[in-house]
Amino acid sequence: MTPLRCTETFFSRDVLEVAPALLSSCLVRKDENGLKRFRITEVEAYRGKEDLACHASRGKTSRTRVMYLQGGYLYIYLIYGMYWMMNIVTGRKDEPQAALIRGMEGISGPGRVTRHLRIDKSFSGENLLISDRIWIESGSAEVPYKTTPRIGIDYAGEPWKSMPWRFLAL
DNA sequence: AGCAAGATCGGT
DNA sequence: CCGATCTTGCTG
Repeated sequence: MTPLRCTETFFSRDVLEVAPALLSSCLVRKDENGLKRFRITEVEAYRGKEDLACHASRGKTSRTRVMYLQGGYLYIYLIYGMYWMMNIVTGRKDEPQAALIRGMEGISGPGRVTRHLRIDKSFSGENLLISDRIWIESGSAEVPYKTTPRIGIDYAGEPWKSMPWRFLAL
């Protein structure tokens, strides 16, 4: 079966459905050096304005504007002055959610993922349904996974810092 | 206009 | 464990 680019139907579901589905998907990056596919191995879900770990909990700003779009766009931001974080927007319009890509085959850590793929601010708002430089391809089979609390968000307090919204392929 | 904080990483 | 490094969002 040939790999197929994920469509709006895939991304517009709730982030808690899309996050594990991403673990059986591939991230495809095309640049002047050619096309490469990476199996996604680790993802975290950030879910709506209620979720105090989600940037949308502080309302819509110029940075988080893209998270309010329907699923299928990239939300990219800089953290600690030097690392780009790559998120896949999920859910319906005005339902701000995103899945942070924390690891791919052979690469662990969200900062390392974007450094390896050469992803920066210019990718924020990129439409994964039509982009010719980055997209997601669905996998054939479901992949077994485990969940843990999310990393680096203790400031969000309970219950958010304990929600098992980090998904790791086994 | 100034400032504090941050979904991390690499070196001690 | 700590420093790097700079955008963002909030305050004044």
